[in-house]
Amino acid sequence: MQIPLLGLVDGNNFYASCERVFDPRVRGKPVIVLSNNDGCAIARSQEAKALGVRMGQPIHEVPNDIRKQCVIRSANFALYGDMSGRIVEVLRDLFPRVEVYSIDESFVSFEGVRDPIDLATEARRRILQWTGIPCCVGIGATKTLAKAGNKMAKGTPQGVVHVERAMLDAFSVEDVWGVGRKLTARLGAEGILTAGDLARADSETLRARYGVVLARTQMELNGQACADLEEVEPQRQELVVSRSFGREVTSLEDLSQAVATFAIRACEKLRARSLKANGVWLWLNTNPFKPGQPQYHPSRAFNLIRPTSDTREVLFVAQGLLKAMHKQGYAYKKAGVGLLDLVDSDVVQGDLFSPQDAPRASKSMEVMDSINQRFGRGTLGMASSGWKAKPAWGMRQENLSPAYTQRWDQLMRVR
DNA sequence: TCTGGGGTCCTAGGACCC
DNA sequence: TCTGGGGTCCTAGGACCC
Repeated sequence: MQIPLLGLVDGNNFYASCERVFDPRVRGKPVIVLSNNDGCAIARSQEAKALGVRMGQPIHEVPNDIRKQCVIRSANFALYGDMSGRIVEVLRDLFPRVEVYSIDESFVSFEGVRDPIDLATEARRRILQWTGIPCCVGIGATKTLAKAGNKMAKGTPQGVVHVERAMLDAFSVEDVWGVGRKLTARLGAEGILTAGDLARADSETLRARYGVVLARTQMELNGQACADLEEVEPQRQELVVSRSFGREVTSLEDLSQAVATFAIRACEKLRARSLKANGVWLWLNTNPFKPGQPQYHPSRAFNLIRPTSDTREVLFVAQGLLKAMHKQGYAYKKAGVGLLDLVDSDVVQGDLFSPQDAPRASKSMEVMDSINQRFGRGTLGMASSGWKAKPAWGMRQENLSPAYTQRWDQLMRVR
C-alpha cells in the first residue's frame, strides 16, 4: 500500500502578516511584533528580518536607527487566534484530515489526492484570498520531512516544495525539526552538518549517544513515519498561566493580586476545556537579568483531595502557597499558577469525608463564565484579584492593534 | 529604563519496597 | 575488604517546540 503524503501548511511571518491584513499602511514596511510586556521580537516581516532583527531579540537591543524604520506592535493574540481559526476552516474544506499543530501551522494528509502539489497550491491561493495571510506548504512522507519542505518553500515563488532525498544534503541540520541549538553544536562536532548527514549516520550510535528522540527524527528523515496526524487534540496534562510583571513587585498584597488573577484565568481555561485539576502549583521569580539583586525562585505544588474546577478552591490553595513561600526583601518579576494532573470534568473521584457539593459549586462557576463570555472578560470577577483596578504589576502593551475581528467597538471603519 | 508564555518528552538519581 | 537485585514512583533538570 502506498503511504499517503503529509503536508505542513504554515503562515509566513504569521503575527506580522496578521497585523498587515487590517492595516494597509504597514504593508511593505518592516513590521516587528513583540512578546507580552513589549519585551522581545516574536515575529518579523521579511523586511524586518532583512534589517537584522533576530527572533527573540529583546527590543531594547535593536539599534535605535533600525527601530525607527520599523512598525512595532504589541502582541494581539486574540486577533492572531481568530485568524488562525479562519485558515483552519479553509484547510478542513480542502483536505481529508487536518491536525492543528500550533497557532500558525497545520499538518494535512494527502490521502486519496491525485496531485498533491496542485492541491497545496490551491490551498495557498485560497488562504491568501480568503484571509489575506500568505502561506507555504511542505510535502513529504513524514512530519519531519514535511516540516523540512515547508522551510525550503519559504522564499520560493511557488511556495510549495515536495521533499526529495537529495534535497536533504543542502538542508542544514539545525533547521531539522527536533534539532535545537545544543544538538546542532554536538552533531556539528562529529561532522554531522546537514539533514542528509543525520539521515545516514549510524543509528545505533545515534540512539546511544543522543537518545530516542533524535533516533526517531533520523527514522523520519529516512521516510519512516514515527508519528501520525493527531486530528483530535490530545488531552493536556497541565495548564499554566504565568506573566512577567510590567515592573518589579515587592509587596505581598500586589503579589497576591497577581497570583489571584492568574489562578482565576487558569480556572476559566480549565472549565472552557471541560477539565478538572488534581493539583495546584505556584512559582515566583525575581528578575534573572539583574544578577546583582538577591535572587529567589521558589516553587511549590499542592495535591487536592478531589479534582476541581472551582475558582474559589483554587484561589484558596494558591493564596496559601503564596503565603508559605513569600519572603520579604525580594523584588519579584514573574509569577505563574499551574493546574496539574488534569482529568475530564465528568470524572468524579468519590471521597469518604467531604460532602458532595460539586453540582452547586459548578453551577455558580457556569453562571460566571457565561456572563463574562457575553459581556466581556472581567465583567464578573473576584475581589482578591483587585478586580478592575489598574494593577501595579500589569503588563506593558504600548502598541496594541485593535481587536478587529472580536469586538464590535473595534471594527474597522470604512468611510 | 527595557529581556515572552505555554507546552511536551526524556533522563538521571534518590527513596522506598519486597 | 568485597555490598543483592529489581521494580516503581517522584522530582529536578535539560532539551526541544512554536
